[in-house]
Amino acid sequence: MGRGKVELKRIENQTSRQVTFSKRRTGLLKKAFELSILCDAEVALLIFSPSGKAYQFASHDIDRTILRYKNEVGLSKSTNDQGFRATEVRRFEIEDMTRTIDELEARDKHFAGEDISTLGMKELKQLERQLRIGVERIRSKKRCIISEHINWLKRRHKILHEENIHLQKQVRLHELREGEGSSTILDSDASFELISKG
Amino acid sequence: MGRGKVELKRIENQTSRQVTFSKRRTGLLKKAFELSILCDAEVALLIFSPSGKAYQFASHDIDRTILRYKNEVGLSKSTNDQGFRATEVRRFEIEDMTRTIDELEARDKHFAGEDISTLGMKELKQLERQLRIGVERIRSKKRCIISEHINWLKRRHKILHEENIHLQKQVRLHELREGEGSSTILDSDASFELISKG
DNA sequence: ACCTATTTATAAGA
DNA sequence: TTCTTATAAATAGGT
Repeated sequence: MGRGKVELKRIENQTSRQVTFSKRRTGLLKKAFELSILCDAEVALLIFSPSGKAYQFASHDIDRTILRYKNEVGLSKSTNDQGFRATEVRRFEIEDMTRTIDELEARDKHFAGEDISTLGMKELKQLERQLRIGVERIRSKKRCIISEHINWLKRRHKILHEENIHLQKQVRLHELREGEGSSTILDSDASFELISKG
Repeated sequence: MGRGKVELKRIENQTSRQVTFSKRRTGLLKKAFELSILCDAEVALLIFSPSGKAYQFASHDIDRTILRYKNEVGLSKSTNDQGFRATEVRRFEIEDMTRTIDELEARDKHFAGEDISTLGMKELKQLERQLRIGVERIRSKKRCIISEHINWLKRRHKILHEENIHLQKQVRLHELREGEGSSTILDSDASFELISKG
């Protein structure tokens, strides 16, 4: 229908193909719509252009129509397979994780000295050794933290002490310079306390 | 297109509607096919007659096309809901388990004194206390096992000792009965030592 | 995007 | 359903 007749084969001219796609797509969607109205039919139409763009028409809810179709053909082929496999994979994943969690929980309990009634002498010795190592590492870490804190306090103390000495010197200088008649004398101990508290 | 023009509304005459459905359905399927060939498009068309009969056309694998559409629209609406929700639930389940495993693994490492560089003094103290409790329980269990073993040995020893005494008596009886002239006397201490070592 | 000659689809009737 | 045919609709090729 048009100026010339077209062969039923892929239109090689890219531009022409694109134009035809656009025109016929519109026509197809329109006819799908008309069919659904005139004849009270349930229609779903999916179109993907070669460039990947999607177009669709659905007289009713498209997913319902698709589901209806799937029921018709009996939930058979590839799409389901994909979903089914994915489900299987997830199921294994979950089983695996459950096992891992059980193992970890058992270990945790053993570490806490719970549920050890089934263990033999050998396992108990091994477990005790591990715990001792853990305790030792933690103690070491604690020592490390305490030592760092002490060092920090020492440094801070040293700085404050030096500041203090410096300030005392300044105070003495002021006293010497100003204190001809005035006899206002700052108490050096008081100033030390002030600074070491700040 | 025909002898008369038709209004775009449901054809009320049942027969006429059925005939039109048949004709237009054929036309629609044909046009869908033509579009897919001429323009190299991916097309899927589902039609259900009012009486429930299904017709379809698909240029490629219909399930693939449907899947492609679902990906396009982003797995959104109602049909999917069933499968989608189930998937969601499983996803949460997996996330949850992953979290649990991570936590347990972290605890395990902490118990082993690994990865404790991020912990503060408070956590370290708490951890050490737990480990000490664990160690104490394990030691207690060990003591228990050893004590049971000792008790078992004691019981066994006692039984053997009693057997020994009995046997000695029998030996003496034989000696008295048979040994008029022979003066071979068994050393009771020596026999006791032999048995308790075995 | 619009135009229009021509092809195609199809309504009505048989 | 199928065939026929008048006519409506779609659209190919051009602008």
